[in-house]
Amino acid sequence: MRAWRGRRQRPSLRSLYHHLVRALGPQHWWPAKSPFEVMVGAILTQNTAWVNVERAIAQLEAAHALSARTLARRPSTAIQRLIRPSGYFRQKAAVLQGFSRWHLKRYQGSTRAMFRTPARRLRQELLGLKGIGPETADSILLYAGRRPTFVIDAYTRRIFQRHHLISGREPYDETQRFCLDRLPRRVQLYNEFHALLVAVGKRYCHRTDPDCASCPLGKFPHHIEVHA
DNA sequence: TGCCAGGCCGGGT
DNA sequence: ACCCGGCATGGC
Repeated sequence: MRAWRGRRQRPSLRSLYHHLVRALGPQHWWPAKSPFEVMVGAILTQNTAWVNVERAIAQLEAAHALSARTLARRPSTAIQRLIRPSGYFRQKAAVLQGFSRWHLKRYQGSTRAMFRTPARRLRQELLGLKGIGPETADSILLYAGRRPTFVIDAYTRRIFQRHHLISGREPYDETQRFCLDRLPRRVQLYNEFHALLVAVGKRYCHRTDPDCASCPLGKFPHHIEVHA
C-alpha cells in the first residue's frame, strides 16, 4: 500500500502513453508511400487540417509532381495551383521548391544519402531552410528518416498542460527534452506517441473545449490514477 | 457564421 | 527573449 494511494496524482508520461494506446489503438503513421512524400506532407500540414493536405498530395501525384526534380523545375504558379487545397499555397510552394532544390544540390536527390548524415547535423540543416521549423524538421527526421526524435506540436503542449505535466509556455526544445528524458529511446515509441497525441487532440482536446468533456482520458483537470 | 487545423517568419518591443 | 500579424483553404 503506497503512501500516496488515493491521492490525485499527475500521470507519468509513460502511463499517459499507455492510456492512449488502450483508448485509441495503433495509428499507423505516417500515411505515405515514400519518405519524400512524408517530407512533402510535413511541410504541407503546417497549421493545416490533414484532409486538405491529402488533396494537395493527390493532385501533386496526379500531375507527376511528387518528386524533388519536378518540384524544383516547374514554375511556382503551377505548384501553387496543385497544392492550393492545403492553404498558404504561395508560401508552401516556395518552401517545397526551396527544400527540393536543397535536397537535389546537397544530397543529389537521394533520401538515403540525406538520412545517412547524423541526425543532429541534419536537423540543423533543415532548420536552416526557409519554412522549416522545429516541428517540421523533427517530423521529417522521425517519420521519413526513422531517427529517434520527439515531435512537439500544439496538441502535445495542450494535452500535457491539461494533465499538469508542463506549464505549456516552455520553448519547443525544452518540451522535447522533457519527453526524451522520460521515455526509452525508441523510434517506434516516439512515432506512436506523437500520432496518438494528435489523434486524441483533434477529437477531444480543442482550444475551445478546455473541459475536454468527452475525452477518454477524463475531464480536465485530469486525474489519471494509473502509475506505470 | 465564426473558429479551427499535425507552424513558421519577420518585425517590433 | 517574447509577442504579434500575416499567411489561406476547407470542415464543422
